[in-house]
Amino acid sequence: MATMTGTQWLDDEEQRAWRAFVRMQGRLTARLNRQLQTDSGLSLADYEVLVQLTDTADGRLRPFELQRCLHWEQSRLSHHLTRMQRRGLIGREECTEDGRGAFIVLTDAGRDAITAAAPGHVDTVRSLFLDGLTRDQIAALRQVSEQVLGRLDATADTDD
Amino acid sequence: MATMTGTQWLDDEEQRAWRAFVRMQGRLTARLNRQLQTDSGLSLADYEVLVQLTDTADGRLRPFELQRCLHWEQSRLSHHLTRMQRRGLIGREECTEDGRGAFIVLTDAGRDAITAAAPGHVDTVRSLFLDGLTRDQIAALRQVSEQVLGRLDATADTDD
DNA sequence: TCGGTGTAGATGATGTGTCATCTACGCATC
DNA sequence: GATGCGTAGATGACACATCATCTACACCGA
Repeated sequence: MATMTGTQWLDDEEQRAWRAFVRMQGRLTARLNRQLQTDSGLSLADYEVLVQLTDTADGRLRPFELQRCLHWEQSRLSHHLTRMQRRGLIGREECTEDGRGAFIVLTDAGRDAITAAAPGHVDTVRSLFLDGLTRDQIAALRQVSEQVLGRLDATADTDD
Repeated sequence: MATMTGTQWLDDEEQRAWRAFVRMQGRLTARLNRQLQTDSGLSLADYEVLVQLTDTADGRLRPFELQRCLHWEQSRLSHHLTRMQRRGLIGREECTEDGRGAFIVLTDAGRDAITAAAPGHVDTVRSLFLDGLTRDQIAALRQVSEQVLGRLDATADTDD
């Protein structure tokens, strides 16, 4: 990523946009995290794992499937699942089709936890984020996000 | 934040926009972090601290000033500065005007580190983010970010 | 059936973020 | 000048993220 020809620095508008975005993003996720943590004892990461499991018909997923849809590092996922299992939010079951793997299953406690957490979380997303934006702004944001996601996919080496 | 009257769930467009934004944001910062780390041995957090110090005339700031402009938790800042000092990126000097405080000063090593890191970082911000967007999209993003920042400020209790 | 390569997943070390708590100084008021 | 409150900052414990590495099984071709 080194520039032989000299880096093109950000102009004023780019600078302002980029810095506003970075700060907004960081503070927003910090707030969402705090709300979830204090009101439900879940982290944003826990929440996302539970959402994926809830969206699956039988509440069972292979870790590598979770990895693909969350785009997490494998090791992060593994550690996180260990912690979630220790807290009783998920369980592990043997996978008979593939001796290497396992199934991650949503426990009753896990289902209860996300059911309890969801309303407050969605309310917070609305009040801190969506409620301040027009439909057009929301549509524009989606387009920007998807374009950037496309670039991230296009330039992904191995990971991510 | 609990809803007595029932939560208004996200409609399809809101859902798509929000999820795209969250995923984009997480993956983007992960990539930026990795680029900085592998190419310069700095984290994004290190980089931001160093930027603030570099933008100051004498390269000296009180911790609480850093806290105000970074919007970090006090404890996070304190721990981070300790680690950065251990690595020689910053130093601490006594503050004669206020016996409680200290000055954080940019060391030569710190200045070298950010000077070396900046071009690659800016290139990455461009290639993963700005280059994929039109001027209009960048302007729209800035407006959205600033509006949300306003909401975050308006609803901040103590912290953040 | 043996060896090689690829894939699923776990683990230990280390850096990072948050919470609760603690110390010490500044400052006002009695 | 003692009391009390507010602010500046550090610290220990713990959850989280990343990297390097390791095990075990799958699968394929000789």
